[in-house]
Amino acid sequence: MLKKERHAYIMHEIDIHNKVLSSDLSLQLTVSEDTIRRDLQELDEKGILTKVHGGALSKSFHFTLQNKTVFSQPEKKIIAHKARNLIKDGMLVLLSGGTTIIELVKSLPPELNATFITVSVPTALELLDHPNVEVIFIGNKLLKNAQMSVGAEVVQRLSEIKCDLCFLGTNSIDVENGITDLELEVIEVKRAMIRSAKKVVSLAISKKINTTQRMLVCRLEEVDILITELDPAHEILKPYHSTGITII
Amino acid sequence: MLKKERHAYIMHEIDIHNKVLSSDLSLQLTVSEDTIRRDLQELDEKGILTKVHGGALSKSFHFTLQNKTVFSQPEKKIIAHKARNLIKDGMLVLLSGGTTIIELVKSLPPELNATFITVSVPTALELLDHPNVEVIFIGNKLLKNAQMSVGAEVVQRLSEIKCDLCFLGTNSIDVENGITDLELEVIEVKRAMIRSAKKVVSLAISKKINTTQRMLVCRLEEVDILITELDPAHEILKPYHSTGITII
DNA sequence: AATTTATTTGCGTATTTATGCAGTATTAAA
DNA sequence: TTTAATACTGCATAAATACGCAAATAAATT
Repeated sequence: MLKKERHAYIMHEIDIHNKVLSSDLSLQLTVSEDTIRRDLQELDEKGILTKVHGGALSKSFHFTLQNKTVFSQPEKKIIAHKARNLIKDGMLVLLSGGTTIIELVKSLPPELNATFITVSVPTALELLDHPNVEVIFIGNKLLKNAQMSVGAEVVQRLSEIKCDLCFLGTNSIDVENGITDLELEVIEVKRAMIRSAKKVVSLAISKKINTTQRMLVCRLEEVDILITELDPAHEILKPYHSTGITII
Repeated sequence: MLKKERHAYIMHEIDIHNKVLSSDLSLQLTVSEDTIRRDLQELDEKGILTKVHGGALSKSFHFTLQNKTVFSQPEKKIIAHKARNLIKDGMLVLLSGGTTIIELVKSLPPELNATFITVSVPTALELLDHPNVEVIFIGNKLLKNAQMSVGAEVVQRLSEIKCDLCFLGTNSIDVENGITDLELEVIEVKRAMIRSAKKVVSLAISKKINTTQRMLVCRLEEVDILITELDPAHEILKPYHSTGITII
């Protein structure tokens, strides 16, 4: 087997599993671990995977580690500032959870006089700090990880509402696959949120652009506005323009 | 599992819960606590989390810890410890808001397997940190000061429930006037909570004993158990014994 | 085709890294 | 204060890696 073939095989494995072990590959490809190590080193130098002790990880995996851990992200502040201009006095606004949304809430002007609906406990808590806004929490069973209400009851409630705006903190967005997420229960609620809003706004830091997770929240066509910390004319956003979405 | 994978997992947990325990991680990842400690140390050196005794905290939500530690007065700890013994596995427990209740939640043993219903946002958030409890939030319009749901909707919901226990954080309690409070909207909800519980437990630090506020929540007869930080035989509590209430 | 040249691979060995364990010290809670 | 949980130290072990070198393979040249 040629080196290039091995490399292709390794990258394929990385794409599927997000990681490879040198020992596994050595067996699967019947070459010595030394060879594998050298392969991984080359692929790392090419920048298409991340070599670690014992094997290698997908770059996208590596991103998970970095992006989620960065302290007080300035990107999120930028997004928040762009987003808050969409909110006007008297509006009924639906908010999801997530740190970007929290940042948005923090950046709301104190004199703003609007009503917010949310299913996220931390978002609600943050909203309560604002003197002039009304806060409505749609409750039910709370999901531990996501710290938000989930379940049929929530979906039902949401269906009885028609909001002006819905802001979605977005984990993964992609031209092809739309907005995707991991947990079914969260997705059910997010979909209900989208249905009950006149305009849907996706907030996504650029690292989440062109990433995909297991399960579909909605197609891009269902999103009206996409907000990132980048200039709307940025290279990476070009494919999104053609979908008819407004990019801020 | 590769070290980086562990690190990613840990950071993911941190993002979700704002804190991790070494002991939990050790079990979840099936490595020794030593390894976890070394992991946390590395991540701390990277500056992406804060290592503390027993685990680690998120950098971004560091203030959460401050709040949590600052507010915990020793009296409330004592009350919390007395109260938690009333809660058994499988129970359905109703919780109000307030720092004493928060303290109770914090002192719950991690292995406790019960369902909690609350209308208080901070209480809900605290409950979400417990691995084995189910949390149900009864939502509606949120009241700013009290950080809890209020309104007819909440009262209606509560009326559909029958809980084993109801813990009330108490602002004022008095032999003559019973439990009293300030805000009408809060009182409406508290009354509904009392109605839907088999046993009502009032948690009150001794400063609040023999004080009265404007509006009645309930008469003493409706309360089954009173918990203070004092010895039940304490002088100040004597008049309460004759009302038939159990004092712990 | 034969030979040279360059590249790739495997192996032995020394080194580094990762992890767990035991004993002791320290810290936080009861 | 006492007790239990957690942290630190040093050490042992196993796995992973780096390195040099020689054999094997591929590519290029004559």
